[in-house]
This record gives sequence, C-alpha cells and structure tokens, in this order.
Amino acid sequence: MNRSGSGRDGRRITLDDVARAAGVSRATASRVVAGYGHASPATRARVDAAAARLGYAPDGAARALANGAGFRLVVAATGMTPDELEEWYVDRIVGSVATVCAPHGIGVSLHWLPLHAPGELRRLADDRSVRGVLLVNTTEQVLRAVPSELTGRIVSIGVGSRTVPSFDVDSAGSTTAIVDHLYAAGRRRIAMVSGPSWLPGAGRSVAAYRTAMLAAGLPARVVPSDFTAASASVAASTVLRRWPDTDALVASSDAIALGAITALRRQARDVPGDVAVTGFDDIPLAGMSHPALTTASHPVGRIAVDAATALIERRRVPPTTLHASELIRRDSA
Amino acid sequence: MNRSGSGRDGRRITLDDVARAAGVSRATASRVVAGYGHASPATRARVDAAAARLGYAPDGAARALANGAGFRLVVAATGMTPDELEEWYVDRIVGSVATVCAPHGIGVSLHWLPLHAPGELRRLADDRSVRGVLLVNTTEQVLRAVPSELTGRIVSIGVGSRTVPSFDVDSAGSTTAIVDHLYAAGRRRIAMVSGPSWLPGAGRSVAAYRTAMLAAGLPARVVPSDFTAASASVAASTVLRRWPDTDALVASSDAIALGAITALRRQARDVPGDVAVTGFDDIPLAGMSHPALTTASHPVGRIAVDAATALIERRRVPPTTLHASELIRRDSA
DNA sequence: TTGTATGCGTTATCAC
DNA sequence: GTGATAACGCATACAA
Repeated sequence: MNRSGSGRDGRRITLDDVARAAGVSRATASRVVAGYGHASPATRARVDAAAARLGYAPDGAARALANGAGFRLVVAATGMTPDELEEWYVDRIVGSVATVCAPHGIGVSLHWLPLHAPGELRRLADDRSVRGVLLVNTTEQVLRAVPSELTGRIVSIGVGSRTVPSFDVDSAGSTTAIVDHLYAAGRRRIAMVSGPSWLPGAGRSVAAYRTAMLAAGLPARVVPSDFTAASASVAASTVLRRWPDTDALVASSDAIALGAITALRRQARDVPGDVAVTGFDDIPLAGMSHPALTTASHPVGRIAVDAATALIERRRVPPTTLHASELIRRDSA
Repeated sequence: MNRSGSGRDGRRITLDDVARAAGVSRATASRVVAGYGHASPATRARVDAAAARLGYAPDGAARALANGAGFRLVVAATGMTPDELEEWYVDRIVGSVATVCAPHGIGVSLHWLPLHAPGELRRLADDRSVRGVLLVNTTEQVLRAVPSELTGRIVSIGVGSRTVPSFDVDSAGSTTAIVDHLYAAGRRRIAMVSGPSWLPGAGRSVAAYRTAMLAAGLPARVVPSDFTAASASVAASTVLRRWPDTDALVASSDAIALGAITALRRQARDVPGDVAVTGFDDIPLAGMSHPALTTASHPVGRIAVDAATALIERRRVPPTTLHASELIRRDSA
C-alpha cells in the first residue's frame, strides 16, 4: 500500500507503473482505469488491484491533453455589475458547481458576460480547457450569440433556447400557488413587484401572475423593480400611490419583499394586517425577519448540481428541466 | 486576423504556427508568450504580433502537463455539515476565487474536509492537478495535518500557522470598535453571543471582547452559539436569564444578531431601547431588517481575491494579512 | 539571445 | 480482447 501516490524514490506513480505491475500494456491499463473500452473481467481485476495497491491517481492534465475534453466548467453570468442583492444567487451556483467538480478533478471559473452579446462566448468555444459552459441570468441576445461549436456542452440555468437546454425553478408554478394562497386568504387587490425587465426569467413569473389573476377575475397590477432594497422600496411606494387599496404584494424575490416591507412600514401600513407580502427564494434569513416572510423555495443548489452533472457526464438532456418550488407559509401573508 | 483561434482547415493554432509565422523556434516563441525567459525586444515584438494576428491562445492542458503547475485551486472548507447560515460565506469565497481564476484559464473546486484531520489533504498534496489550496474555517487539528509538500502553495482564510499564511478580517479590531461604540452610547452591561467554540476564528473576537471589557472595568459575559437562528435565540435567552440587566448584546455574526433580536422580541424587550444589538458581516439584508442592524463589515470577497491572487502568482506572503472591518452604524445599537 | 532535443502522462488508432 | 505507437501542445535543460 502506497498512500502517497509516489514511489520510494519520490517518482510519481504513472499508468506505466500500473500496467507493469498488472502485467498488461499501458493501453489496456488505460482502458480499465478510464472505465470505457473492452477488457476481460480477469485483467480488469488485475489492473484495478494494481492501481489500488500502488495508490495510482490519473494525471488530469495529461488526460485533458490527450482527449481534449477540457478541465474546467465555466459559469458565464450575464450582467453589467454584480447586483449586490442577487450576488448570493450566482455564488450559490458556483459553490454547487465547484462541489460537483471536485471528485472529477476539474474546476470551475466564473466569467461575467457583458450584457451585449459578447465575443467572449466565441473565446470560450475555442478554448480547449473549457469542458462545458453554464449560462446564468442569460438574455435572448446572449442566447442568440451562442456559437454552434458549444452545442452539447452548454446549458442555461434560467431560460434556454433550441440549442441550449434549460435548468430552472418552476417559478410559474410557485407564482400561481402564491396567488392562490393569497386569494384563499381573502385578498382581492393583489399587486406584483417584479424583477428587472431585461431578465427574461422575470417574465415567466409575471405571465403566471397575470394568468392567475385573470382566472380569478381580478385586475393585474405590476410594477418592475431590480434586486436592490432601494429599488424595491420605491416600487412598493409606487404601487401604493397608484392603487391605494392594495391588500397584497407578491414580490419576485425575498430581497424585494423585504425592501417593500420597509416601505410599507414607513407608510404605517401593517404587514400582514393591511397588506400581505410574499417573497420568493426562501433565503436563510426569510424566517428571521419580522414578520417572518411567507415565500416559496428556490432550490438553486440542486438546480446547479443537476446542470453541472449533466455537463460533466455529457448526458443528453431534455430542452427543459423544471425543479419544483414549495410554498413556505409564515407570518407575512 | 483570425478571431476564432483555428486555421482555415479547422486546425487549431499552436505555438508551432506562431513560431513559424514569426520566423523563430518554438522554444523562443514559448518564452515570449509565457512571459519569462530572455528574448530580444525585436523578436519579442515579432512573436507577439504573430500570436495576435493568428489569434493564438495557449492550451492550458499542455501547459499544465509540461510544467506540472496544476490547473485548479482547491477551496478546502472544514465542517461536518455545511451550516445553513454560514454557507453564504463559503460560497462567497468560491465565487471570488472563481472570478480570479477565470483570466488565468484555471478553475476552482470545493472540497469539504471532515472535521477530524483528513487524509484528504494528503491526496490534494499529491494531486498534480492542484495548483494551490485555500483552507476555510480551519481548525488547529487540520492545520497540524498539512503535509509539508503543500508549503508555499497553501493559505488559510482565517487562522493560519507557521507554514500556512493567514488572510483574515481584523475581527479583533471590529469587536473593540463595537464595544467602544456601545460604551460611548452609555451601555454598561454588555454581553456577547459568540460563534461555535470549535472554530478557532471565534476565539479572537471573544478575546478582543474580554480585553475591551476589562479595559472599561466591566465584567465579561459570554454565551456561545452556532450560526443557526434557533441556536442564536436560545443563546440570547440564556443571556437574559443569567444576566437580566443586560443592556447590550454583541453578536458574532449578523445571523446570530437577527436570531437574538427574534428572541428579545418574544420576551418583549425593545431593541435598541431596552437592549442594543450589534452584528458582524454586514450581509446585504442587514440594512433591511427591523430595526436596521448596526454591524461591522466583513470584506470576504476581497480577502478571498487577495488569497487566491497570492496563490496564483506564487507570491511570497507574510504570515498574516489582515483586512480592515468598518463599523456600520444603523438603528439597532 | 536563440535553437535542439526531449520529457510530461494519457488517450486513441490501428493492427493483431 | 490486447498491444504497439503516434499524437496531444508546451516547457525547459542544454548546447550553440
């Protein structure tokens, strides 16, 4: 047993060593170690045993060079400047992807794509070190700029396209569930503070909201915001000014909801007495605010793991994979 | 100009192409492209021009294989299970490191180290794909288990050791500033809710608190907590039970502070009227809670960028690099 | 300062 | 099913 992965003389254990110890050729050793290709059960066992005994570990660089597969996943996030309040979202994705990468001996890097369709995607497509790309917060414009060479090794967390499979949360479903919850609680003048309009993902929630309101025979009231507290506060104020009788506010994120609550408090409206407020994401602190936020879960980590795994395994994936969101009932609505 | 980085026939541009185009040997081309080594200004210019014209981009795998430097940074976070509330901290670090990695064509992966000194560090030391290691939330035990082969390419975000340089926030300074602020505001019965005792980093804040209290001639009152809301709430309750006259609570994190505020509210204590509460970290939502949290900033991203940059540049670093924390005065204290 | 020759560790394409 | 052998693209002693 040689735990250190290096020989007595400090030399590293290579595939040649394993092959020699197992009494087979390097080619054969490569096949069984890599996992594909043919090999008789007998030799397979011998090679595995030798590898384990010597403490062999494949060299990622040599492997990447030989098969040209690349050794890193790239998270490409669209946006001008990292919006303070949604940075956690991108970080969560990168953290999850980095965890998925670890056992495979590869890594992840984070690129910020300028909003206007970038040659950056071209560069990534031509870079042999790039094993796959995960688009985040992407726009239609970026989606259109995806080079065909990336097909099969690019996915999107959020909206996708014909050539870019999408992994996303079922925000339409959660929005519907929230509106239904509000309606069941007797609210009838339900307004929405949506996410930034340049973000295609925001559109789905708005559409679902409109549909649900229409089904309930209620008028839609929508004001856009971005993810900053300041913006959310003014959006909430705008709602109150335009529709003073509003008795419920469905916010597109917990951050927006908290910003809205601050504004409501300033205007002496009780939450949830005068107006109910709901969020989205279920961030760790949603349960610790006052009042505790009623919201819907957003399994960002699981979505990212799913997407990264598909990329690493070169798995063929359906055009759209939706992850369920769960309604979390607390005190604010 | 060949933006795509591949020849007319689809072949990729290699160093050979550049060398040929510049009329030099591949070795020379390598030197100027890589940036070190000697080269006359004239040839340097020719090579650079050729590289630019052809759209040459070095192949990371080949480079890693040839020089054995590795192509990924590893963030090794200690902990049994990712404590829900502090996950943002690790994610923020990984996100920052991933950003630093991007322009260098390398990546980052995230490994969770079991609390009890792991052979995992040995494996990382022997893995040629690992360019450097960043320890996070590390313990003395882990620090002792660091293999000497990692010397020079391992750093710690948090406490360090003789062989592991430390990059950290000046939590002692911030704790002192907070106690001083409380004292200046007339508070005299100041208690602390500290972080988990297995985390060495927590010790520094506690020590600074004790020192500051001693200097002010006040008695120290400390109750430990972990980073969950539940734990913070019971810790705060414990404080009130043991020292009912407490008029200020300095919490080791914003999450703890918010959990404490929840507990205080349940016991009908007004914040900051009856008891002032301070946090630490200045998370995005600290300003949106009610009351808005007085806290101290924690430049996690900058610290991580600093550490990762040092690793990538193989820069020699001092044993300890402290980043300043700034007092953020809001409403809770 | 520049060029020559070789090594880096693996995978893939063939024959056998 | 297995074994030679040629890529893979670059860096670096060493010689010139």
